[in-house]
Amino acid sequence: MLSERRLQVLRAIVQDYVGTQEPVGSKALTERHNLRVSPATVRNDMAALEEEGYIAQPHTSAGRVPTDKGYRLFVDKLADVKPLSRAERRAIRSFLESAVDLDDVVGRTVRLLAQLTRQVAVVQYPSLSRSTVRHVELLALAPARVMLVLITDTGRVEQRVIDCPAPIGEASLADLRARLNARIAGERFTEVPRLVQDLPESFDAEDRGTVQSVLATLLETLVEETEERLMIGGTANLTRFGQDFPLTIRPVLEALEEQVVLLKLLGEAGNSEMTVRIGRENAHEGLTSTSVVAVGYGSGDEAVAKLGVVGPTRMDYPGTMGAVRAVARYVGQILAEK
Amino acid sequence: MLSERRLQVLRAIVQDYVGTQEPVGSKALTERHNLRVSPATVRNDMAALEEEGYIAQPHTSAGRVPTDKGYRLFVDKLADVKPLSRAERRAIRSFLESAVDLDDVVGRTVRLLAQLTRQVAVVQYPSLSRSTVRHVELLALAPARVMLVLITDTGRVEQRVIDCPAPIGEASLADLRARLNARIAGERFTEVPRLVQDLPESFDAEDRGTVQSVLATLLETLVEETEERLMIGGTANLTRFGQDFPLTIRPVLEALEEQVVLLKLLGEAGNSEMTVRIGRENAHEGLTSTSVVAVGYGSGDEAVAKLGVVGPTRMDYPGTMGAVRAVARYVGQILAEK
DNA sequence: GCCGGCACTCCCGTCCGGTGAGTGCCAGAG
DNA sequence: CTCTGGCACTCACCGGACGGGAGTGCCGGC
Repeated sequence: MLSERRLQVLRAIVQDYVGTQEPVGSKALTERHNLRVSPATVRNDMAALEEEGYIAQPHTSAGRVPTDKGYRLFVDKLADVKPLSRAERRAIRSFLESAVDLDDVVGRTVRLLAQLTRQVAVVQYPSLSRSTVRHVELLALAPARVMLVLITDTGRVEQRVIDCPAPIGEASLADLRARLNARIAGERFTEVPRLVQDLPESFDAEDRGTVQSVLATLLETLVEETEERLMIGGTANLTRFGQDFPLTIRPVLEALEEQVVLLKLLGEAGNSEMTVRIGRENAHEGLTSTSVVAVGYGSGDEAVAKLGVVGPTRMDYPGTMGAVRAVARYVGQILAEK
Repeated sequence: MLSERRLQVLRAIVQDYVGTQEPVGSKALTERHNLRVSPATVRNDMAALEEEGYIAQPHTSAGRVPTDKGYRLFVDKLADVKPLSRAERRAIRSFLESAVDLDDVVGRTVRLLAQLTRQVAVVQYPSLSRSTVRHVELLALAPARVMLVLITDTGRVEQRVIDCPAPIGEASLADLRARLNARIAGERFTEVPRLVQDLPESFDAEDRGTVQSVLATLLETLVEETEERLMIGGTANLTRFGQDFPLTIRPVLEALEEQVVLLKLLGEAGNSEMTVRIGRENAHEGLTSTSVVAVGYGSGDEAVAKLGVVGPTRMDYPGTMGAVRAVARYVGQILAEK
């Protein structure tokens, strides 16, 4: 087990390295943090920390740099989430409050998070899987063509055009619309399949095929859209990444364009607990030199989606975590008010 | 006026420089292109071209590099748009054909364009201003709360929640919905204000306020959404930009995140004519070292939106222009079929 | 267990000198 | 007037040499 002072040394190393981006040596450490011991002692501690794999030297006779394991320990044991200032919180709130619709909320959240953390922000659209149906609308576009519009309680709208096997009359369509809404409005998505199961039976034989098509499309939409969309922003902050550019940045940009990768990344994050994935802890190849800080947010008690930031492993964890947590909270509040 | 051979020399310089990214000298030129004259002659021509401002030397005793003006001339006079191969065209078509909805079409277009050109692709969502109303739907969420859903002929859906000044009954709402659709379904957006102008008068006094709210929101949606959304992709290709990284790439990434900037950029492009903006021809500060190739696309005869790519001024203009043109055409076709 | 001192390691910036690609200019041939 | 070969010149670039400096490990004393 590491002594208290060694942990302090590790903490100091992380803090300095995050600040300067340069390997930190024993002398500089004792000067900047009042550790009350001499550089020589710190050197011994550093040797021990290196032995344990918490820090490393880029090359002999250079300062030390934290390893992924070092950051891990720092995040788990040594760092407190840094709360935002009152002014910042107020700014967040008022910025988010002036959003006009869901797209705007998400867009603003992304920009906010990117600006606060000066890193790349990723925000998932509120999920359909947890949410409920507010309304289903059916419109006849042509005799045998129907448009299905699904509206969720989070304010999201999905639409699909359906080619029907047979023409359907206005009356039957209105009937279907009414019955459908009576059954599933206000219900969870997961409940929908069960609730509409026997619906076709109550229709005339001639309309039954069409009803089945509509229901099939509805269920498909629910499933398909459970895989969410997301918005990213602040990619310009990647330029602050490091010096050896193309090599570092390229795979990150590529990963960021792969929605699937990002969704998986966010999916692995905890809902109420903030999750920090450091360097190689990230499964994806291109993100092994980044850390991801993510958390769920939601309107009310339950998390409906995730948001987070992607940045270099050498990031200001307390600050980033503070910003992510605060933004998640406020977005949740805003959504709940809508 | 420049002699024919000098133009050929300029063309050769552009081609070589685009290929190698290195200043091109007189000897290399005569070797790679059979100009049938000696390096010395070429040198004289290059001196003339430099005099006229078409090419420049990064420093004395280095090869020449085209200037913005040089690229301009190249694009205007010396280059033919390079058509895509049959196989490429088929691939484009089948890739776009399997899109399921509008979002998917735009998403696929962006990916396609980014991949074909190996640059950053920008695609604007089909505009509402040129398009027509397919259907307006009104849903009572609560006694004094109505949701407005607007569906366009391009398959786009916009929704707004309206807080009404007074409760409105189901019947009145259905009435309003019916009359509204009767008047504006199939009409151009620009016509809508005129068409709904006198609608409130035909309602009872108690509902009139609500009707006015609804109409106001509808018109607002039309105006607001005329400023379009867009999708970008292929940002990872920015890493192939050059060597002096952070400096070059940062402003570009920033510009790409500013929807306003991009929209303005695309807005300046011609509708049916492909537009190429080279280097400093771009008004925006951050894009002075990039070129933008853009063109309108549309379902049928009229362009409803723009698409294009952003890349270094040193880009393969014929190839890029070919890809942009081809993609725009096919997207137009796909949209027309929907 | 802590500390001062010391020798050692290497990165990094700087300063050459050589090399080579490229240029401008000139004089001569077509 | 245009093209061409020749020639001197200019720099960017590369590699090696070199010193300074920050950092380390280790040792012996408190």
